[in-house]
Amino acid sequence: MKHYRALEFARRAGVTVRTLHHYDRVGLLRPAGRSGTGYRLYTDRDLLRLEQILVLKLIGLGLKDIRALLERDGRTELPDVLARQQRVLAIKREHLDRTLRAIGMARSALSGAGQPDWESFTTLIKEIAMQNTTSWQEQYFSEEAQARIDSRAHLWSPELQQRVGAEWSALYRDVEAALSEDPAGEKARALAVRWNALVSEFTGGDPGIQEGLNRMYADAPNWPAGRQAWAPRPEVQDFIRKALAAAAIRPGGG
Amino acid sequence: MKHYRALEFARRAGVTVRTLHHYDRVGLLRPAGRSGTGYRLYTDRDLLRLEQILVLKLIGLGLKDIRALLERDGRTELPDVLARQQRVLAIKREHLDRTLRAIGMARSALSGAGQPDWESFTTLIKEIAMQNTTSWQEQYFSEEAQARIDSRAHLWSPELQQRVGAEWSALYRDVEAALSEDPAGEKARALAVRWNALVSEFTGGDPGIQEGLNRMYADAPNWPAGRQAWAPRPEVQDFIRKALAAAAIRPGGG
DNA sequence: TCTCCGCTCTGACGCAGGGTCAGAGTCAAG
DNA sequence: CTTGACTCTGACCCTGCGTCAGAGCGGAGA
Repeated sequence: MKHYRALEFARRAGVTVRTLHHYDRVGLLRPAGRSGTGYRLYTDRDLLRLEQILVLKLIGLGLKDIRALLERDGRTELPDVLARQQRVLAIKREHLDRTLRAIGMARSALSGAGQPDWESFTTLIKEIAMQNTTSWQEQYFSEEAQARIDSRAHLWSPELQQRVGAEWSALYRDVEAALSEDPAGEKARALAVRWNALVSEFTGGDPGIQEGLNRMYADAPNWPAGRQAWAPRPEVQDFIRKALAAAAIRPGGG
Repeated sequence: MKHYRALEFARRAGVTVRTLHHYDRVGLLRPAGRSGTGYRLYTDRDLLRLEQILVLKLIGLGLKDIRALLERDGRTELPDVLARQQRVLAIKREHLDRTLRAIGMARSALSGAGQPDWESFTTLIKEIAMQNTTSWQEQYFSEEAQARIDSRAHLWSPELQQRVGAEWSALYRDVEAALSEDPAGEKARALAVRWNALVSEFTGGDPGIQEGLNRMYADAPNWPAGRQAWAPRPEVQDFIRKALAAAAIRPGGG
């Protein structure tokens, strides 16, 4: 049986020598033997065991649990262990998802409002990250529409989210600046077209989603505190509704 | 200005007194003052700051970074910070997703194969969790089909995944046991119906996805090593194809 | 006034999973 | 024999607190 010394063995397994020391110390992986001068000597069987360890670590188990599992050669327990880890990780992912959505919304809100103020930022993040993110808006959408929104969710990469958020901010600013213009004029028409394009980015052209959006934005004054940063000013909403009507485009929320 | 002592202040913010001590020590949140006898005295301004701290911690920043950010009153840096955190968290979520998928597949594989052996388990998890999970199967599906698969991905909760995996295992066993029967017989028809139901669970009835599945399972011998545990035995595939044909159901992969 | 309970302080150790020295010994090639 | 690449052990460091331990305060009841 060929023996490997620490560095070679570590490189084979893709870990550091320090890791081997650590695993030895905690009794997770003791080398097959020692040389006369105290050098650790590993074999291929050790490599197999180390690979098992690393895989179990990969799926999020702690070293202690791994040790216990391997010591009992826990092949029969493996299914249960996997089930538990799956639940644990699923919960983690939900947290992560919420946090990511919160950051996305915060970025959009920030990119619009020149100097960000901490207060609205904290309330926004807290509201979104702590609790149910999407549930409050479910009241506005039919079940099928909500399902179609969910199925489009994976399309919203952080980059796209950011780009669209920035475009919304720019559009809001431009509309603000055009409030004194004629809602049926040429400038207003251009704004309405941009508006409609951005709305379509979210609806994907789905009329059910569009309808829900309309309901939702009509109810903007009643949104939870954390979302008020997203509510467009009534003047803006009025203007764009008129502009959309004049341009013969069905109105979209915003 | 009203003053709070440690416990009351901590309760207001939803943290422990120890946390306050810690934040004081690392210079993240020093109380507005001290009583004559050394008691920490916090004010409402401290509460605001603590809320900012907690929100920044929520999105994954370290205490050191938070301190630096708040010390410079980094309102202007906030957008950059958020962008960075978003990327960091997005990467984390990808890891998590891969790991969850890997666990799901491992559970299914395990629930079929009586005594699990470590070797196929480790190769499976490594293959899936370390690298591109879905890319190898993209070759079998058209772009639209792949897009529809992605859009159905959110439907696959861990629970559903597990249930369907278990049903597949049971079905495989039953088919194995029925290999000597007539593929056109009544028993075979029942199996074909079950098979088709499970396939539909994945395809959602989409013929494009179905077509890709057929291509994919026809190529099973060429799947990467980590997926071989998923390949049905040729006899099983043969039997079920005949049974599906006899039952006048279009064949589904598996 | 004494006592008692509940609060507060500081200091110190522990946790997971190693990273990163420091100081000393070993191995093999030139 | 030297030199450079490894190896060993022991020890401290990191994060973000939890968890004592020992000692001091503050206010209410007896």
